[in-house]
Amino acid sequence: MTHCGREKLRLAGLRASRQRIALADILFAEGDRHVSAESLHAEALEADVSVSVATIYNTLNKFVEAGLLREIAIDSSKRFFDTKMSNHYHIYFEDEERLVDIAPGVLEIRNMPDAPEGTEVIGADILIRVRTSSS
Amino acid sequence: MTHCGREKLRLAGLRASRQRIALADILFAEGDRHVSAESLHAEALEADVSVSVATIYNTLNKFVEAGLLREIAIDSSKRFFDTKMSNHYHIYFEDEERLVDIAPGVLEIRNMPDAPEGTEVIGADILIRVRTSSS
DNA sequence: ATTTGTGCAAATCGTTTGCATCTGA
DNA sequence: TCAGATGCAAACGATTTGCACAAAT
Repeated sequence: MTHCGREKLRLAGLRASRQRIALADILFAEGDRHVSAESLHAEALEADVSVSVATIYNTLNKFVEAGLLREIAIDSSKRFFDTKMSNHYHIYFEDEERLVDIAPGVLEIRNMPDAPEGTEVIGADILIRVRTSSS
Repeated sequence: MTHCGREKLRLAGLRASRQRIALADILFAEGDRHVSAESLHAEALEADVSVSVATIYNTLNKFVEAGLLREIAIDSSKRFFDTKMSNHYHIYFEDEERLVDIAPGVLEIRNMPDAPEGTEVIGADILIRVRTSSS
């Protein structure tokens, strides 16, 4: 694992605590990732980094706020955090509860309506849901 | 208010209880609607239909299952149920927590990738998030 | 008569918060 | 030094569930 965590935090202007460095290392070492709070917590424990669930949530929220992560809502009881910040869309495998990037540039939105008067677009989410075909 | 509830239920093969009829009447009387469990409960009480929250949820879930409603996840603590079942997309006003349909046929997805081998697409959600522009 | 829905309250799940204690700058 | 991060457990809000009762077929 590379150790880019400290650097990431510095650039984002976040204080570099032991836990944050460890979590950032896990998140940003291996390219684009989709984690849930739960899976990140499990990974941290596995890597012998002792972190509480509260800190996982606080950290993920801070990272989103700081522009290091984006949040992706699947449904009311499932969400992911995505380390890829550039514009892209997702495909979700219902059976496996797995989220995958769609290659950037493939899927494309046409005729995006203008943001209504006095508003600005802060995000355009596309989620293609698939499941194992029954046929 | 028209009273199409009973008919809707019959078509969907759901038993027509008093509460379900009332909720279906509320939901399907006035064209396309976006409700939350909470707002629907409030509306029901206002219309002097006594329903428990549990029944609201049970009913909404049954309706989704039966193809009368679709669920739209905004984030981990906000979701709506949409009475419009035909293919269409949404714009979400963060400030007001309000969801609005995008006129069908306007926004269009290009180059939708094929569903991966052995899977079928069960939904394609597009959500444009806007907020009051700060400038 | 039998199956299915309902209400209530308690349980559950994911997430957030208060507070005392640590720790990085 | 001291603002800010952590851990813990308790609080929280949204949703689900168990069970006794009521209503629909």
